[in-house]
Amino acid sequence: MRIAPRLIAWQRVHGRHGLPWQLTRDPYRVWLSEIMLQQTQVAAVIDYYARFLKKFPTVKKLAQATSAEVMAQWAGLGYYARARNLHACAQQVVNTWGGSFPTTAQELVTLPGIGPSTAAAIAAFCFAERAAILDGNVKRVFSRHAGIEGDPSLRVVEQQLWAIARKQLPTARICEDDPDAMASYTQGLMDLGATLCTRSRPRCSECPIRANCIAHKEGRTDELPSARARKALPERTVAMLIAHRPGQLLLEQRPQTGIWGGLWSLPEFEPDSSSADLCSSLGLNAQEIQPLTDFLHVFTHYRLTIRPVLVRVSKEKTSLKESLDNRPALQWISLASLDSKGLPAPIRKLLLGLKSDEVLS
DNA sequence: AAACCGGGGCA
DNA sequence: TGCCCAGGTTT
Repeated sequence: MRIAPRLIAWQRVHGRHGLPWQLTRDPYRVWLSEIMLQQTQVAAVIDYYARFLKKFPTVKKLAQATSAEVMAQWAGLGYYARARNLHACAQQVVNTWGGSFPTTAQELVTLPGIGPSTAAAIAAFCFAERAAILDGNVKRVFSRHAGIEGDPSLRVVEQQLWAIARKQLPTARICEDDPDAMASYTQGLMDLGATLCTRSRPRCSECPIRANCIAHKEGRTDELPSARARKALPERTVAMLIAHRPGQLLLEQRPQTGIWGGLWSLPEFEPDSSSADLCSSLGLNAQEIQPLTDFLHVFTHYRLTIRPVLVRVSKEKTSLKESLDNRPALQWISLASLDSKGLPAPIRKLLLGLKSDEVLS
């Protein structure tokens, strides 16, 4: 069942109107709004859009600006890589397209920062091209309407959705009769996804295409689109040296950048390397080496297995300095001052366990 | 804290 | 060509 006629009619009555970028068919302005809207909600974009256009009224002005000027206008919007693409795109429009945006999706998609969906949106709004968009909102609309199972980010599923998006375009006949059909249809898809066919609590009772919506018919709007398969977190294993001598523990300050930047932690080493070799390379007089049970910590981006190796070091003063040209951040720390050091939470927890087991003294 | 996101970049 | 992710915000 075709949705285009109902969607077009619905958009004209219930869709969003009067937004600054809807009052023009200037591809520069439409392009700018599409890029900004990729990452930010309409309400936040409005002010940036106005300020940006005031500063850079034409694509030529934007192309001539310095990156610093562009970044300054973009500051606060986030996703700064896209501001760089924006600038590069403007320069490319000036340098290779004579200052006018190309007029087909096929050509638009060759510009930096413009992918298939954005290219189609610009072509549809500005040039009434029968080009299909497929952004996140539209994926949700079609997944539900056509009852498409599977994670929409999967190749096969996405291909199905693109096929549906093309199939549902207003017919050539409709577009001939109504020059605004593509603009209304494209805007309608976006508006439907943004205002009614929302991820949670969709307002199906107001939806113009609910009659043929499979998810609605089967009461499965909260199951479609299928949730992205939770990617198993990458796994890393590190060995950590718990070198102690009476009242003291050997810690190492981490580099300022990266995980636990600047915090004090246990010295790390390769999980498969020999603890005895490591101790001698550090000039530690190891009295006893005892591997402990693995300790798991889950980060946002990966699972870290810590393989602690407990090393009792003899009382006698051992000098770290000579062996430590490559690890200058190593330092003996008194157990009493541990609490005042910035220790990563999992390390603190690990050490606390040892303390309560009276392994450390 | 977890879900989500178009396009770029890279194998 | 196909997959992954950086870099953010929203729920």
